[in-house]
Amino acid sequence: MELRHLRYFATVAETCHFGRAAEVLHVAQPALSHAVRQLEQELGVELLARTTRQVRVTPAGEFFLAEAWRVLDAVDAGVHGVRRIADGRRGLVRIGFTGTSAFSHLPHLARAVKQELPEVELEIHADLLTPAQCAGLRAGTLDLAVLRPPVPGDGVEFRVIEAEPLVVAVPVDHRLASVGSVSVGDLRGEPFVTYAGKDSVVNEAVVRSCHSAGFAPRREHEAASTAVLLALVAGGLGVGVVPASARSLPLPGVVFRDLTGAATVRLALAWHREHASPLVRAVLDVLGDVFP
Amino acid sequence: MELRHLRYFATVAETCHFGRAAEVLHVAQPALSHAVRQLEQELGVELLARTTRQVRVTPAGEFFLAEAWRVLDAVDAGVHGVRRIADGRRGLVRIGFTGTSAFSHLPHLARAVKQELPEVELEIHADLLTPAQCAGLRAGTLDLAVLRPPVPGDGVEFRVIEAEPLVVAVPVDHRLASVGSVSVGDLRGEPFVTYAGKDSVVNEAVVRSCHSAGFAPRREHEAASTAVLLALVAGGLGVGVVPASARSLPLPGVVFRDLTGAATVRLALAWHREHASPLVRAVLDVLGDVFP
DNA sequence: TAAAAATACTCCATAGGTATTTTAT
DNA sequence: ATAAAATACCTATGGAGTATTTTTA
Repeated sequence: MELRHLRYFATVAETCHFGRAAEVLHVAQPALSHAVRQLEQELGVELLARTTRQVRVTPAGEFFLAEAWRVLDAVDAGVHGVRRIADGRRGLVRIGFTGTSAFSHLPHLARAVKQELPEVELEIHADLLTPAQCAGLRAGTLDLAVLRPPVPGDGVEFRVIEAEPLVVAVPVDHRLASVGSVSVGDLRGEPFVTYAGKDSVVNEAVVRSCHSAGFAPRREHEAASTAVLLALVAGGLGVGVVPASARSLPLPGVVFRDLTGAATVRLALAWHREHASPLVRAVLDVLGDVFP
Repeated sequence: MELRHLRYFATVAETCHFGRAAEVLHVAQPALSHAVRQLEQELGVELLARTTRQVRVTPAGEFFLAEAWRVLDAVDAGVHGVRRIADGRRGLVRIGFTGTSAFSHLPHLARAVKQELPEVELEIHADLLTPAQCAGLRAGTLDLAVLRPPVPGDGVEFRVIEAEPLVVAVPVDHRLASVGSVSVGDLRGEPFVTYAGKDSVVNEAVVRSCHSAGFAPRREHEAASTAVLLALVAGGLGVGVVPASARSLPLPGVVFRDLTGAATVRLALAWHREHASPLVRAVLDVLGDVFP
């Protein structure tokens, strides 16, 4: 049995007329007679009760007609679906977010994708560090990443979407919580809560800013995520210098202050050249409008 | 696109190996390569990413594989379903019941069919008179009928399944409601509530019984169904002589009494010779065991 | 270098066409 | 008498086979 048999049978059954069905299908009438008879023989069931003057659909034929349409519709759905997947209008995109960027950028990003590519599903991997995200892009477990450049140059490409200033987070009862304006120099001697790992881009910017102000920061505690870092600040274990987007994560006991004289850290949208499917390209196009 | 393409693609995608898939399908390997490529060209989508050393299913291919199985499974289901319909193991059977027989016989009948032919659906048409049922059988709007013979001899065949005595229904406060035993003669002079129409088989039996007892019944009111007839009896408008199976329809205010000297009326299972499909035959076989 | 997919080419099975017959209204 | 399905027969497309080449792990 082939789809041809189903298409032919369905058309004849709908019209109850071999001649007209043949016209619709652009084949000759004997071809139809032959194909339908072939189908009936394979099934061992009479689907159409026909005299030379009229064609009736048998009860079995009625059932099989419904099944035939189910099959033909499923084929159509499959064809359209697979084409939408192939041209990037449908599918699953796994996006990684570094540190605080999930809180500040995910909402706009998700909304834009939902709007422009309603059939695209997003899988969010939040709170990953930049190196882990690069590894994910390379391994193919991530399709896109919001991270902080630079990145190792092995196939990972990126586009800077924002340069955000660093701000300082202090406990509410800290002396800097209420003074007029805070500069990096004011942090001299303070215990610092920093991100874990020495390849943190934010850490590096913090150290660089302090050196410019003429001192080296005292790293007292380390946190693997911004949420934990801020919790330690709230606990009074030190001050934290974090990207401004951390303000999207308000925490009782923590006050954010602008920090004059600090470096800025860039945020970028990254992907892997090899694994950039049409779907990833489509999402990148949409995000190009969100983050011009 | 033909089912062949789906079968071939599905097998290759499952095994990720053209050679082994070819063995499974009992075709040569180049035939597979050709068919899959044909499918991909028609879709305009790469379903399998292949080097000469390994075959991977693309994301689009993954989706289409699922759709292909849906289609192939739907085809299988259609084939099996239509065969079950053709050999009478599945389908819709419309059964008519005359007067009271629905209440007394339908439960056993439905239970037996459900047990032996679980895929057969019953459509019950209750409270039809025998002539209406014969008309239904002839017109093809009924497949089976539980009715009271005789029937006109134009293709309708039947098998007697029961000969039931007539009983008398009287109001609770009636003089006959509590005497030892009631005979037809005791009904002399009583107003009768009868079935409507003059070709009612029960009516005929009642009149015959009264004549044997030496009087003609006084028909005071007529009812189109047993339920209505009994309601009139309950209302004190007269006595009703009905088949014993009417006892399955208890009604407050009505008392049933055995009736000595009355005729019996037969109940039969009827069908039309022309419209007796394998399905109807199968149901008849089952009911042959229920009503031997 | 060897396993496996693609390519080249051939053949015949069969889908589909034309002409004609059969049949029921 | 006629419309419409079935039958008979023919043609040619293309599905599938064999032999060979190409490719990459």
